[in-house]
Parts: sequence; structure tokens; C-alpha cells
Amino acid sequence: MSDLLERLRGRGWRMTAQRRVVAEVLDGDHIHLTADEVHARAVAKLPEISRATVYNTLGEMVSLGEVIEVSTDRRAKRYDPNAHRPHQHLVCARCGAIRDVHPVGNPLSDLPDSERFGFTISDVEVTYRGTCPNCASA
Amino acid sequence: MSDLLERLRGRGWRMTAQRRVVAEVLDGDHIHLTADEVHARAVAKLPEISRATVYNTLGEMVSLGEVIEVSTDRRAKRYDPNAHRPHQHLVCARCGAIRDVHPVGNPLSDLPDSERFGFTISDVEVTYRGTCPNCASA
DNA sequence: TCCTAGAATGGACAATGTCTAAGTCAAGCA
DNA sequence: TGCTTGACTTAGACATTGTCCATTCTAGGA
Repeated sequence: MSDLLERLRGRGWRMTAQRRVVAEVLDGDHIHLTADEVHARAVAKLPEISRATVYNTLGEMVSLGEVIEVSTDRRAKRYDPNAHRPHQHLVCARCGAIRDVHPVGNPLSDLPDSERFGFTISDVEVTYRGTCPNCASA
Repeated sequence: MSDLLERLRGRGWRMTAQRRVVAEVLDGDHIHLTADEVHARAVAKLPEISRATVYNTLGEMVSLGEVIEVSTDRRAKRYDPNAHRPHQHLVCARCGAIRDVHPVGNPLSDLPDSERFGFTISDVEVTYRGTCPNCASA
């Protein structure tokens, strides 16, 4: 059974066929689908699901903190169900492949007070870019 | 005289009124305009400049490495003329204000080999998010 | 079983960015 | 200085991604 689905159910989320399908599509590791990809896969399981519902559902899962929005490329947002282990992303500049990675240390400590301009910092996002082994050997 | 303009001229870039205006608009510190904002400001100086030209020109400046594309929010790309001093960005989650910041150390060294999945990493982008002093006191 | 608040639908709309065909011009050269 | 030419610019159509809204439907409780 889907972890994500379990977690959502546990929050008293009203369960519908559409929401179940979206949650199922998003479950797993190293999953980083765009809204459109989610929609395409959802349609395969439930042909009459609408685009608006997919957007709404993704938006709600993000609000609930069960899914993270990622913008690794400059096009569509991607949705990452791995919201409960802090991680960063490693992106292949050629093929767009994305991996979850776990850097050591706390990137926040690298920013001296003098460089904070009085901001209260709540979050740090790190994106590593490079070439994946596949593309490098091609 | 504009630094950016000087650098572009030095590369034998064919100079036109439109390109000059785009370069002028982009010059300065902590500048992070969207393509649309660049266009709006360019139109103020040269009313007949077209959107396509602004996009083309920005794209070329990015290719030449004289301007950096930044995606701090999930909407439009922003253009940062400060391409020659490595820096990261600090973004206010409420008002969207952006500051250039200079963390100490090299974020690359925080990613162990075991977390690199065979990638050759060429670049690291860090975005700090928080609340700016203005928004915090409001 | 019936009600009702909340969810889903689909289609219009908005924002951002890309492409193309035709016209225009900067810069080198005679 | 005045051609020539290839690069640049233009306007607008088009593409992609995302949002909104009025209507219809339905899950889950009474």
C-alpha cells in the first residue's frame, strides 16, 4: 500500500477515486513528475480525470506538506513525494534526470550574518547540476 | 558607462539600439528583472522594441556568459547581470525581494561521492528563503 | 436512505516563452 | 561616401503551463 496514501488517509482527507489515483502515481523514490506527467499517468488509470483536479490535488498535497514542489528545470514544476526526509537534488543538464541526494552538514551555516541582510531564513534549497553517467558516456 | 555594455562590446557583439537598451536596463547590483520587466523598461527608452528582441537579446547574453538566469520563484525567469562574481540568492518568501549573497566555503564539498551517483558535477545553485526585515515588521 | 459540504469537471482565460516570415540596418569594403 | 550582405528586429501566431469558475457529482455522516 502506498505510504503517501496512508499518510493522507491518516489526516482525514476525504478520499475519492481521483485523489487515490494521483497519490498512487506519485508514490515511490526518486519520483519527480510534472503536473502533466501526473495527469497522463492518472488518465491511464482513470480516464475521465481532469487536468484541474490533478492541479488541485497536487496543490493540496503540497499544502499538507506531504509532497514538495521542485523547480529543477526552468519549465514545469515537479512534484516529489519524499517530503519527510530533507534532501536536495542532483540534475543532469543534458537529459534532465533527477536524483535525491543528501549532502552532509547544514548549508545554512555557510551564510554569515553579514550576508543575511536582516532576513530570517527558514529554508535552503540546493541544486547540483552536472552530467549523468549515461550522458557522459554517450 | 555600463560595465555590461563594455564587456559585450569587447566581444565584438554587433551593437544595435535595442541591444544597448537591454544592456543598460540590466546594469547594476542586486538586479533581478524578469524578461517582461526588462521589456517594460526597455520600451520606456525605445518604444518600438519588441518582446521577441528582448527575449533574443537576453538569451544571447546568457549564452555569452555575461548574464545569469535565475529561477527563484516559480514563475518567470529572472536575469542577473552579476555573472562574474560567484554568488547565491536570498529570497523573501512574502514580497519576493532578492539579494545576492556570498556563502563561505564550497557547497560542492558537502556532497559525498556516495551521493553523486556517478555524475560529474559542474555547478551548484543555492537559494536561501526566508522573510525580509520589511515583511517581518509588517 | 437522504443531505450537504466539499470535490470534480471542462472550458475559458492568463502568464510566460518560442517561432517564423518579412522587413530593416550595422559594419565592412570598394 | 555609398553599396552589399548577413545579422538583427518586428509583429503576431502559436505552444506550454497553470488558474479560475460555474455547474454537476459524490463521500460520508445523520
